[in-house]
Amino acid sequence: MTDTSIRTNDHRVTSVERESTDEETREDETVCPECGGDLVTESGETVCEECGLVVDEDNVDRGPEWRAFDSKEKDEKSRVGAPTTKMMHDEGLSTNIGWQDKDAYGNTLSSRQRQKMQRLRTWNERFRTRDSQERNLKQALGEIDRMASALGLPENVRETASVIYRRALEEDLLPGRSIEGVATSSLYAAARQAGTPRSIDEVANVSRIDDQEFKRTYRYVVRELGLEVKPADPESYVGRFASELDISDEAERRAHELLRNAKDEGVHSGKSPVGLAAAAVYAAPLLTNEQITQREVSEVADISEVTIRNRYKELLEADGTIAPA
DNA sequence: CATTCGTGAAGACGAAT
DNA sequence: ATTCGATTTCACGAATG
Repeated sequence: MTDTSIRTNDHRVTSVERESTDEETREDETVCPECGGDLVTESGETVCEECGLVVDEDNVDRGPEWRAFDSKEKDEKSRVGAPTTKMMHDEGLSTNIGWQDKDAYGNTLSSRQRQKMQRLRTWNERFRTRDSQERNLKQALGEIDRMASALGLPENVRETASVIYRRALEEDLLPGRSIEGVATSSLYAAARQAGTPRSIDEVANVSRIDDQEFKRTYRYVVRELGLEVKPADPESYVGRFASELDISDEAERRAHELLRNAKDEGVHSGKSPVGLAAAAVYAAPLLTNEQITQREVSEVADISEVTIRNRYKELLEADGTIAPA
């Protein structure tokens, strides 16, 4: 966009105070059927110079007119406003002012007008960056809300997440990262800080970005913001797994015990907390003579059976109590 | 037959040159 | 940016009930 007009998102182009106002706009020279005045074609309309009669509006609104098949499409294809694009940080909704000191027709501007344009550019830039940040924030918060409810996370977690996101925004962490990624990371971090963690996989599933980018962005955000996120406590997963598997309260209690003992023995170090929790949820029912398979647990915890095997043996060992002989 | 258990190769992650 | 060590996962087969 190196042309020199002030261009708004749709197709109207407003020329900036031309110095010479005659001649060259008149292309389709005919006579007005109404008053006999000269006709001028401009911006797709043929208008009578005398009486203002619009003779031909051929080009008006070549904007989108498609059928929308669902509400998402409706948003994208609506005729109100131009289609937005994800390619630009503000989705193409802001105003751009060209850098050359020419008007819309390529004529050079007078020095007074050059100064005027300069001021316009300055202010436009200020507004553009400010409200692009706000738009950014708005979108991110919407995403956080969506994901939080998909994950069944309480209100306070969402608030923490938005605080984290705001900080990321202030620290200029966004350039080069996707909004979605940072939003997802904020939510994940918030959930852990609030003691209601969700696993990486769970979060990634409701997010629009893939695992790998999510993890990368998350590490980046944590490092840059110096967030203190302690390793998740395996016990915080137990309740959820237990209820999904319908195991007895007694068994659930044993699972917590197993994890506490394991913690004292320092069995975890670099082990996946989810894995530990899954192992405990598998091991506990065995101690209370309940029927449960490794496969069931691995399904709900999203942990491989192998890992459950390895962990639950360690758990029983650390516990000192002996497995069912 | 289903479930559990063990193994080795392969991938992913964090830390450190 | 690469390399290393530990962990997890996958695929398989064997043992157990």
